[in-house]
Amino acid sequence: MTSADVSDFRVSSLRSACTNCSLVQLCLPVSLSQSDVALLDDIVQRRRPLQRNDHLYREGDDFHAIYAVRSGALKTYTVSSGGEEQVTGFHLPGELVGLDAINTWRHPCSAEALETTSVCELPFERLEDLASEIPGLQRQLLRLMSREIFSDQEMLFAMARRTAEERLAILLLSLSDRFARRGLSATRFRLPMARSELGNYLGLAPETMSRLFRRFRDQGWLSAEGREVRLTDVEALHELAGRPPEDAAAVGQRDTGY
Amino acid sequence: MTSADVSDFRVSSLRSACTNCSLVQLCLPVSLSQSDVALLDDIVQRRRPLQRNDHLYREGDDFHAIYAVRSGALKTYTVSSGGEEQVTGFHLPGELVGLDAINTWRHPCSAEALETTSVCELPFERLEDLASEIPGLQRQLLRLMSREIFSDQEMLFAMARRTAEERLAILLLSLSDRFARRGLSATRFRLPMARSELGNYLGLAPETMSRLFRRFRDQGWLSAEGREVRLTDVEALHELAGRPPEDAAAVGQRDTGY
DNA sequence: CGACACTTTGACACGGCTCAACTAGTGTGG
DNA sequence: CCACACTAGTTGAGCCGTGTCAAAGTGTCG
Repeated sequence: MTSADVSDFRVSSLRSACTNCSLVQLCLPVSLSQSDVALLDDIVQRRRPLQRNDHLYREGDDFHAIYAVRSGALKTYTVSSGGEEQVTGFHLPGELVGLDAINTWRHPCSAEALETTSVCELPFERLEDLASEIPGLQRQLLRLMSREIFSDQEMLFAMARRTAEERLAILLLSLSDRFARRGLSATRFRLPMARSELGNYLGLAPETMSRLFRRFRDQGWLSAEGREVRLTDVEALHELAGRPPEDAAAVGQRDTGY
Repeated sequence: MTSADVSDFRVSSLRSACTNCSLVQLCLPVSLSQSDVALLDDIVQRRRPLQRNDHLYREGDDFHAIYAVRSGALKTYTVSSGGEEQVTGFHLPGELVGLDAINTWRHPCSAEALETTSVCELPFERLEDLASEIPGLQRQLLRLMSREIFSDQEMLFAMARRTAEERLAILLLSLSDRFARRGLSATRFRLPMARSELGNYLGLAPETMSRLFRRFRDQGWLSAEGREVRLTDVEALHELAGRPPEDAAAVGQRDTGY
């Protein structure tokens, strides 16, 4: 056994082994060579899992790292001056959080675990340094941030112009996509968040959410008990999500981006 | 005259001379040394000015550069499958556009001049290369994208939870800020966009915009004729923008980010 | 001057919010 | 082990803010 082997062994319990992580192609997709990923490995830190309602960071905290969700789920939210909570996003395994803090070096929102959740911590300064050395990594970072911008704008469009029904359809399809990308079922999944949190995110009252779910069930588009959801008519949901209301005759569908 | 001087002179007509541009601290704020800016200079290309309604790029175009607005104003927008236009942003001098295209190497939205507008073109691949060499530039890029993410999320919040009045107040204050940052008046400015475009951006019908402006005028919060606007009670607008409706007693105010 | 796009105003309809009451889980302490 | 509280979800009634439609007014540019 060489000394390199020993050192590798010693460190491996501390680091997250991106090399073996099935999510690496989600959180930092493609384009990194084996050896580049190994370099990344060295700066990634694991943290002990968060329990439900634990915070990964809070609004106003100093920013020093971005995080990749390994398992579980997070929500990010801000609190308005009135104490009212606004959910700004849900984050599933393979997705990054904290990108919005780079600008000010302070987290502009809080991140809270919706269930038992483990994350990888990527210390930002070291990530930056590494990105300077590995062009592919720099590019990935920029791409991911670009994607975030794009999907926020899609969402913005949805909030501005879509009815409650359409918003729910869009969200369900987005979740479906994101589950599928991890190799899970696109039609049966368990929502990690409460109805009221979904509603909050979509800008809808919890009562409206409840009525929507019933309407969707009555239409045969899904069956749901509690957080367990089964999409039974994905096509109909795409219909709803894909086109603005006054446009029911048109063809074509949009992807939710994420 | 040294040969360096000659060369400088020769090139200067082709390049945009970031060094002398009063906007450089806006479009790529601080942290770049004189010599770094000079390197940036070398990759920046000027283009001849766009006339009103000219497109800088169109949805679906191949992406090869991001752009900094030098003068004038742009709007970005997407067209839904029904042919309906959705404005996704307004872009004033010192602001960047095209960041949302990095992910897919295609522009997900169109960019159109609202008035005679000149821009600097920053070829993205060369910018990436340069960013690898100049850590400060890489950091700036990431910061700017982070800021974009943050402000999109703020906007999202606004669309989800704010009334029409509040949205208009937020937008007016945002514009006021952005004009002020360029050294223009924060209280008197000319809107580069039509009312209906403002409304489109805010997710409001043009008729609603019209009624809002009248209401704001009746309240003495502003005076406006055509696109010429004068904010006469900024405090009241902050009141509106800064806190959700049910919260009129609370103190504190939020910044619109941009 | 005429054409055309933008803005304003009014009347009306309706989606989604609010308020309120009830139900179903879920955990807690006596 | 049950009573109680507490939270999340459901359902109904009524209201209000905005969208929609229609039509008239106002620039503005060729």
